[in-house]
Amino acid sequence: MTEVAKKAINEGQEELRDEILNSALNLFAQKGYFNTSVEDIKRASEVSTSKIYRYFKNKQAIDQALYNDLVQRMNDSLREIERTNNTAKDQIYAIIDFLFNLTEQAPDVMRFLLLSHHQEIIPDEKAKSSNSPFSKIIDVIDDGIKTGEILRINSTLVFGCFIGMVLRIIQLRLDGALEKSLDHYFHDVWSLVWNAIEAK
Amino acid sequence: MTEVAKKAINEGQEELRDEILNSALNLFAQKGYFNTSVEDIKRASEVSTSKIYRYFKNKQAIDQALYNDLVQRMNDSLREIERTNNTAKDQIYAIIDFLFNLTEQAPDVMRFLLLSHHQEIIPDEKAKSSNSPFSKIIDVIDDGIKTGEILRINSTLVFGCFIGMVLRIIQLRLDGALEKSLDHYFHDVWSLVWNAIEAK
DNA sequence: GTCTATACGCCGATAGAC
DNA sequence: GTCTATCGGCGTATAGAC
Repeated sequence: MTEVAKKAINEGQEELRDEILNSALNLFAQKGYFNTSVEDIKRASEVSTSKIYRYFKNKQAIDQALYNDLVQRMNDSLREIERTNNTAKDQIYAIIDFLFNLTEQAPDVMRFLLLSHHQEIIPDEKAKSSNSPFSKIIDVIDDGIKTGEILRINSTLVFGCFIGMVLRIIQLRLDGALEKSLDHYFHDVWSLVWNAIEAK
Repeated sequence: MTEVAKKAINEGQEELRDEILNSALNLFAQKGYFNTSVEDIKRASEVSTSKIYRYFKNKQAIDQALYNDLVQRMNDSLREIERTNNTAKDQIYAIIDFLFNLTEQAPDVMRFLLLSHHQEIIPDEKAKSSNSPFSKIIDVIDDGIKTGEILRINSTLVFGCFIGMVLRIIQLRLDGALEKSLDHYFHDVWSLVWNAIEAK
């Protein structure tokens, strides 16, 4: 078999896996993990049961793969933001911008990440917020404290306040409590956030 | 039957109901709604299946009753705080204090309220954040904006930032990311919050 | 009114044909 | 490798005895 043919097959398989994950993402985000049956995923993805179980050991594994993939992508994006912005102020600005855009572009991704029942769904895994999708942000805070840009307070506390504000706004948007798209609120949220944590 | 006897029976029934709800609260908070069976509730509450189904139409009704009761109590407490404090600053201070204390005194109550899958669990009910346990707080914010104590910004936004900060800190505490009890962090959180929303 | 035993449906997972 | 039919188990809810 040629390399090209192999690659084509791998791509086909990857594609299938992605279709499963994509359908699962939408369903989990909309109806929740426990209200979604494998049958639902089969219908939505148009992938047969047997193929689904070929790619994933069980339903839990689908959730886990989805979660891991998204955390991975989130970490990559955050790392990139950290790399391309020098000051903590710029980094935090860029993070809010990124998360707001993601919410508008891919609301189901945000919904899925926010639910994060992943303790409930995967009882073995510890619920530690440390492997949360957003834990990378604490590095940004830490650095900002070191350079004197951010208030010299327990960094977990500052992190919590920052991410709490941003995610709650996102939640309100996803729930329909904020009618305009998030970029309309960006300026105000940014000033609230920076007011809170900036070193005076 | 005397009034006294009637009352005794009612109290007995109330007590039973409370035991069911209390056990359900702990289980839902610890393992989640979907990982808790009615059998679990029976064992934990030591109330027979038939009695459970006498008090509640089904499992969902238990969750709903629990949620409604707690929202009710939360609203009462918030109203009381609003009544006994004059300025928005004092009110918000008291709210944080109250929520932090509740978290330490009754962590499962907070856990239950924070999970609030209640959209997922009760698909009929709309997910509107408006009937959230904390929606009463928006009145406090509104008043504070009117009196000029709080930044003149979209009150939903200010509300979101405020409650987002506080609840995320509570979450971190419940997840074990903050090791000391919340009153150790009160002062810092308070200054972060007030920095954010105070009219300059 | 209260108990226990059980019916019933649903869903995750697999067996067995092709 | 893929499909479909089906199994086994669990968990909600109830029926029927007392």
